Amino acid sequence: MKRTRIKTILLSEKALDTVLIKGWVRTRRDSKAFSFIELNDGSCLNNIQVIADDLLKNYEQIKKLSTGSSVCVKGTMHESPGKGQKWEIHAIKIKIIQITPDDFPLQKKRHTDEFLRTISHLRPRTNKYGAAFRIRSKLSFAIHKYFHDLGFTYVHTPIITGSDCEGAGELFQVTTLDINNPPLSDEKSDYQKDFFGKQANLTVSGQLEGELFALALGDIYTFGPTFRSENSNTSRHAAEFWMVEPEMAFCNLDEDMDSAENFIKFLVEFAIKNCDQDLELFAKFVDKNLMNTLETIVSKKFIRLPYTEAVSILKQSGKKFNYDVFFGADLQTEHERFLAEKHFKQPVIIYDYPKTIKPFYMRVNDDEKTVAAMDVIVPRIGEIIGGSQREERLEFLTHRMAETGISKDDYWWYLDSRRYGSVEHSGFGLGFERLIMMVTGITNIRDVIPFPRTPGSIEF
RNA sequence: UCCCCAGUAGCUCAGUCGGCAGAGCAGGUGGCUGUUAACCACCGUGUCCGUGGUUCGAGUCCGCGCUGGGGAGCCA
Repeated sequence: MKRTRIKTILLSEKALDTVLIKGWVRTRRDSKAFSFIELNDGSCLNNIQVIADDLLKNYEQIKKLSTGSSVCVKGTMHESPGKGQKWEIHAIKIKIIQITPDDFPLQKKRHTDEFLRTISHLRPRTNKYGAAFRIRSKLSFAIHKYFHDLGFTYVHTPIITGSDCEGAGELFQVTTLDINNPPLSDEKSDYQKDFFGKQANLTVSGQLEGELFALALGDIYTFGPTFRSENSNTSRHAAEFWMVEPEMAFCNLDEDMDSAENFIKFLVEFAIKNCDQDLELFAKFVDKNLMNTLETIVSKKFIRLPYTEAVSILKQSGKKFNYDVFFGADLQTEHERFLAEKHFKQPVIIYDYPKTIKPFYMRVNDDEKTVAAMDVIVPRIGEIIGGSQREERLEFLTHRMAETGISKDDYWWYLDSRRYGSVEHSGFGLGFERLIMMVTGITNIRDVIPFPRTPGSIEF
């Protein structure tokens, strides 16, 4: 007999025939002549209540079922006379797969996120983390659905790269050389003897390769892991995280901002429609204001704010900031939070940044002072998307590379794309974990990724 | 990397002025009960993060270190 998922049972309109369910015991309560077992199999947030009668031949063993134990139950489905659930299972036979000893760290009470992080291998068995990771999965699917329905092509850009990609962050080196005894050339490691014949790193962004494919297939996106070895110790940074990077040919900054806004709105709406139960948990226990925030994101048009106007709003706010605001200064977290959380109280897209604070590939505007860059700032999370129209003019691009000290020789292939049929194009990057944080209200990035990698921490 | 805070039972935390180490939950035993964070009674639980110092005496005060958290920088 095939097992039925608990989700299927809980959602069914009428009682199914005899069912077989398998799962883990969340809690057990004994009554006079029977025992209530709350069983969860991860298919949904809710447990199913199993009634185990003392006539079952292994009832003495059943009474020893502790939180975390695994069982297989054959039983019949009945409307529950008790409060709190529609259906329950009257067990005909309970096969105990394994009884969990009492040192099982998860108890039927609330644990702190910090403690659960030390047992990342077990935390998906809790309500909150089960819900978070089901939402993560749903939103991954939503990303593919969004782009697929719009006719985008999914591109797998390389994980291992040979170029210090745009200096977007500190790099993890990939090597097969013996670090204790590397082959030397002029007293330095001889990378010609390394696996690829030159120094290699984990990718910090698939953008440059993504551009090459956009300039062939039109609209493309990447969705994969990204690695940065920055010594960042914050609730918003991880050394390994997932990023979505669409890239669109024949697309200018305005259209880029439109697609970023539509994209976020679609994802949030998708979560509201498809993660109702799991989302409810977060609205109830994690962030009481969550549904309001999400509704605002879906319904209100994002504010579009040129950088220079952002600067004057901040100057005129009369608020004292730790960092000075002036044209040419990068906006600090406190500035972004003020704009999104206090001033506008909704998502804001800031665009046309000074070129001095942005990378070489962003398109220089006619004023020659700013570039066609845009950041989407959302309340509580801060920057969730960073994007730009790309510099498609070869002379401007090579000029900017020289200015910012990027080697033309290393990027000959990137420059080729501006030499042969160059067209205007744009794209952006969305931090997937930050999206999950925004949608769930979870405040630490370590709690939205199954096994977080941060400085000094790579257990599991 | 910088600033701030914390580390005490399996978990969450209290511990006053430096003077015998505490509670709730979890666990065990018994009872009661179509229960649902079940309930009631009883029982056990310690490298007080490590290290050096001050002191008659340190969980408590001081130095150094480790780990965790919050904030900042860097960014997604």
